[in-house]
Amino acid sequence: MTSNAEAAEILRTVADLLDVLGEKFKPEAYRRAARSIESLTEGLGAVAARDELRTIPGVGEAIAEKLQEYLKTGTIPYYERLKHEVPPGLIELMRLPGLGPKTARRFWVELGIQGPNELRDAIAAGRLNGLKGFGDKKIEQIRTALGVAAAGSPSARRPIEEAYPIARSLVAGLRKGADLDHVEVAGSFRRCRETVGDLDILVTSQDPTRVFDVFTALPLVAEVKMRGGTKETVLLQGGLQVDLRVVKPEEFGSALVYFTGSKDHNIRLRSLAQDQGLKVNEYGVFRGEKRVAGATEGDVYSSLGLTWIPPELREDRGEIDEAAHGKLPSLVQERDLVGDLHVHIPPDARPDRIDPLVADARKRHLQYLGVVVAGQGADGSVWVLPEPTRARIGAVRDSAMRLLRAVEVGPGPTPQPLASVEFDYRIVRPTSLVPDLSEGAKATGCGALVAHVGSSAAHEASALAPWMEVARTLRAGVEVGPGPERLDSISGHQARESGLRLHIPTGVGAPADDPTRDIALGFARRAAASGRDVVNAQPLGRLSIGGGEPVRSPRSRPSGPRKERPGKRPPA
DNA sequence: GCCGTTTTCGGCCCGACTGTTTTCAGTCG
Repeated sequence: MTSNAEAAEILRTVADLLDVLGEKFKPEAYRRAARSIESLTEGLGAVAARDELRTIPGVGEAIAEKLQEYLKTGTIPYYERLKHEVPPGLIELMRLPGLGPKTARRFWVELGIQGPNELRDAIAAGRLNGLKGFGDKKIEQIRTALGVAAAGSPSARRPIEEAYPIARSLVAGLRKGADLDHVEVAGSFRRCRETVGDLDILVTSQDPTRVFDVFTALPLVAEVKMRGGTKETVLLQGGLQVDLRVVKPEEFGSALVYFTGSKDHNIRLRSLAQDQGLKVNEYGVFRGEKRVAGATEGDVYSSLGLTWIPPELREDRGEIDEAAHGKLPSLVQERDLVGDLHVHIPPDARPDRIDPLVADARKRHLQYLGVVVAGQGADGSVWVLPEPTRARIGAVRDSAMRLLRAVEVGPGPTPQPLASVEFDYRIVRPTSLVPDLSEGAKATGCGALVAHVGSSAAHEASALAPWMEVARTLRAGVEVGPGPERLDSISGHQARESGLRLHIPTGVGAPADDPTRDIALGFARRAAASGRDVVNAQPLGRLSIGGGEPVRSPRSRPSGPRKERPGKRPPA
């Protein structure tokens, strides 16, 4: 079984091996290709089948050939050969913090060291003492790194929903303690990647020292790793690393561009600037000595002849060309969301639970709300909201708000105990490994609107394909957002490319600081979704549930059936 | 190894910080 993630990992290891061997530019070329492959929205096999491997950024003749080998055999002969040339322990060494390929290579060549254990022994035996470039501090730093590595590496990337409350708390703490003009969390957090490796916080202030002091004193901060004139790096309780940078107001835009990234986006911006005789760095855009932009992101992009690029798109997937030609998609925004078709309340909720929900929805300017009134748990057990609660949902008559009733079931026929429950549409929750479409939607005559797709293996196109097929057949929207039962942005991209629409949870009924809505919006935007691509950005009259008639709001006139895009009809 | 409205060879993003240095190499993001 081959996968994009595995292919990328092999290429990355090839890069490391070449690094240790002292190669100059090849390693970066392999890493570039690895990053591209990781951010593909489909399987390598599919790209190869179309003979389009070389259209992947950073993949040329040589790497394309190696990828073919990988797809055929599961490995790459060149990689196997390199592994025999370099002791495997060296890769571990160069991945230790503070060590790199140069140092690992020196240990190997000058001291015959082949891995962490031998390095530990060498330090204990004093063999590093007197080695050029290794003072006491350096040796101590290496000793620490070795100790941390032995204790396991806690610093893996973590899901963005874990980072959200942390980021909010840090920003609030900074604002409270220091006199700041701007604060922004940049990095992959701002691009709304599914996972973040660290947090990059950017502030403007006249008094960096004061900012660092305040920051260091925050309760979440466990340890200061590094502190310079403009930059401080800390470790939080729990091991998350945070970089805090203080810049001048006139530099804020360029710094924000620079630290929001991604790396490949930045590299492309810089080379674009070079072509125009300009230089871009975190301090601004310069023509010679003269600063031509820097205060805002808009200035920076426009000085390069580009329209402003939303952070979620800054991955070097063609967005810079699109910005140059004014062809960036118009991404879905918070204000586009006019409804929510997937709202849960507890299975034993009483009728008085409904009105506050409606009030909250109205506050968020929603026009309709789909409440799940009955469903199947993950274990197959069936639940139904108490009758008075269902009655209350049916009874709410509000000129500005329409309530809909959903049942949440598997892709097969509706289970018997739910057959008598009145509902408006189904939410399909995949309950078995392979969906059975033989009966599916037609069994009830009422199709589904929202597919509830588990994404544990979502990065693998092949694992997701059957569920996409279910959604296509049911003409269902698929839900994006954080958590294991929703699609991440890459899968959302796949969904969109197969003509499916997305559903974005709005967090209605959830606490105000619940990040689900923001993250889901971010994922949809990363998938380049516009309002048209989002089910719950459609007004009620345009909503067709289960491929049937549009839903009519109580006071609105009936509208015609929604026009289908060609080629998107479900199989007969 | 990749890549090109200055191309098929000759470049390859750029600056902060650290630790070792009397001017810089390595690492990191």
